[in-house]
Amino acid sequence: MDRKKTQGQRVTLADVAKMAGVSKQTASRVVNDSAQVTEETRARVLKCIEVLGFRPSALARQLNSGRSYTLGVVANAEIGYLTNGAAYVGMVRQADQLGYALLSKEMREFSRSSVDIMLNHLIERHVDGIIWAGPEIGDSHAWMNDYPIDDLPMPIVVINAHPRAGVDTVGFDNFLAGKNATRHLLSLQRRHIGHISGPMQRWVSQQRWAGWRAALEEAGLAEEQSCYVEGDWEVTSGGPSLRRLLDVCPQLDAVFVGSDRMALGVLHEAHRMGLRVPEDIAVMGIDNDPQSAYFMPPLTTMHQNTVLMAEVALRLLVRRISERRDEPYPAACAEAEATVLTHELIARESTLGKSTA
Amino acid sequence: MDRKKTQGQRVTLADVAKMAGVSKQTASRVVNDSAQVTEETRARVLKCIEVLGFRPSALARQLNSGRSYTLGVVANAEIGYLTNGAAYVGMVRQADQLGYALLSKEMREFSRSSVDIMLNHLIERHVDGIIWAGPEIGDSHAWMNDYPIDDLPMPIVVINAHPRAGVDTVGFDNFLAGKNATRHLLSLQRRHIGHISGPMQRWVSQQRWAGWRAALEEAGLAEEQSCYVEGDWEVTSGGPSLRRLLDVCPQLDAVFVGSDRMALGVLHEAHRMGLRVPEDIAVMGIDNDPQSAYFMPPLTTMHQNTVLMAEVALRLLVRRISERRDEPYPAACAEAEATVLTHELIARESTLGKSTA
DNA sequence: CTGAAAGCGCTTACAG
DNA sequence: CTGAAAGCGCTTACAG
Repeated sequence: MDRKKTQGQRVTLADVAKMAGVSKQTASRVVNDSAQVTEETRARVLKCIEVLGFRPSALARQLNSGRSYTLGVVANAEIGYLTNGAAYVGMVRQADQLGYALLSKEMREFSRSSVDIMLNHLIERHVDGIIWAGPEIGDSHAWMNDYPIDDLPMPIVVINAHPRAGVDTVGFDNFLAGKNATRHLLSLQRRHIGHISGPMQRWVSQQRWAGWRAALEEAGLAEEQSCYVEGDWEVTSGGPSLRRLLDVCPQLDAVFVGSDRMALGVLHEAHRMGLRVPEDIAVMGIDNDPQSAYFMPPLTTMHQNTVLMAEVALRLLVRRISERRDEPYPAACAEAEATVLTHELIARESTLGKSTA
Repeated sequence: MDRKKTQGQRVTLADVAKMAGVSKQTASRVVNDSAQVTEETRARVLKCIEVLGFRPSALARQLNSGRSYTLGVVANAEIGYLTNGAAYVGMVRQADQLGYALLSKEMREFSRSSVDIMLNHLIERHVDGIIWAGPEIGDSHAWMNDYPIDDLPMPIVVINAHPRAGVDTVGFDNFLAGKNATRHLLSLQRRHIGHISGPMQRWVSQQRWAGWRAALEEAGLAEEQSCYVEGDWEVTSGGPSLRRLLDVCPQLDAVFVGSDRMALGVLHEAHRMGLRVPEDIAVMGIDNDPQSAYFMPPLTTMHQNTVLMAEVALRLLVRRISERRDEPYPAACAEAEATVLTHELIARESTLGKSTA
């Protein structure tokens, strides 16, 4: 199939045209399946394309069409972000289905100048749209409030961040997730329910924490709101956090942990301390990692479908792209916008005990 | 800073030139920090760039230079591939440092035509180089044997695959990893050492399996080579695999499990069956997931630094790109090529018992 | 059905 | 130090 070019020189449309004895745009028409070509000419051109091993240059094409069919993804690539990169997989897959490629960029710092650099990068590369998937840490997303986002040459969709006027966001209601998690523990007659949060500069952590507080308040247990320590979302911080929590709150009989990974550390430490789960202390996490069902005991947790979130965000973005250009968007993108996705309680032995195993 | 263009029209170099009253290539010189410009002119042009909010088009630039500063990554984005996507993070990061962006593509099928489609995609998009990170499944990589890889317009580096003549590969010696894992169990006086492999169409699984067999043979225990079942690398297959293994091999006193995830399933099932780990059965995995240290008991495993693998592969690729163009390559890429990376035994309670805890 | 012209936004020689 | 010309590889109107 592929004919080698001695010099690694690119085979161009002009080469094909010359060989086929037609003009460039006739060749172009064949490449683009335009109807206006004799079957005979078409066949000849196709033959030349094959013989020469011609591949159209997306670059040149993009330069004319003003469209790159590339989406930029800005992420803070911390290990384990968005549940083991599953969300990223969802994006790649959905992008592929919609005919787009993904350009990955990492951001490690969130100053205004870093944001500018990142946006410039993506604009220079003519991405058709942007998925902003960096976690909201401190005021990392503050620039969106005053930056003229609408003046960007392309639409942008933000993942799992504080909703902002004029910004498309897709994510979960982490407040409600935290609240429902705590309600589950309350429903099991626990009354001293502590919380180990993720890093508190993070919006997601704050939301879950606030949900926990709200549930306690709702149950008339506001005084328990002091049963709280901050972790870092990693498995290593689970054990130490549990110990600190027991210092603060010796009567602890349940704990809502801000991630399944930390919950594993908690289970491990509880075991070492001789605490029985759930008899002495009920433990629940949030994430529903695939492994959580195999912890000892299996972990009760809140499931958030991050893959779906990624797909929804991507479809919304592609839809916005089409809208800006007054083009019809793909049917797949016409689905209702679910900008706030729902979670699901996965109840297992770490709160229910063996009876239901 | 950024001046809005009413129509979303791109600000071009021509706009800047006109406003500054200079020619396009003088403006170009300023943008590219070329020396040959009066300080005065430079200042004027820079002012116009800022006022107009000009951003150079990477597309147009690439079209001339024949260089896109983009690397294609072909992956089979299965969940958990390359330990939680950590390898991908390594690539993004290293690419960024070397001034490249990453274009992600997923491959789910490995027929020759799929390969062609993928390569064409990447060639069309003018990537400067390719990281082939799809797992080697069956004959998924067979095309590399006869395909004129050298005739591709860009270099390619293959990750964790069977070495092939004329192909740059970066990966681990999984045979040796399997062998050393088994040796560890042998050193603990275990004599009935079973193996639960990953999917056997996969080259990596085959290698680890072969390493296990070699170690048994070396110890004069070739008859134990029947103590083997095939898993699928996921946590769900650990328990069922252990049961099947005990059917085949009732005297089992140790098991080398092909992934930490499956090992978790094994620990869970052993616990349910009343088997003590490691007294009744020693368990070891391979991967060294961050969580493995917190399993009950903590899991002995083989560590493979997939992040390093990704970085090494990327640097090698960038080096090859430079070599093809007879350009000096970045200092970072001059490091010795470590195409076969080493693993490390992480010994924990699941084989050693409590004494060392 | 097919082609000559102009242009996408920039850069690389070549002049001055 | 600066500019007019040609070109990267393709496409979009406009003619015929």
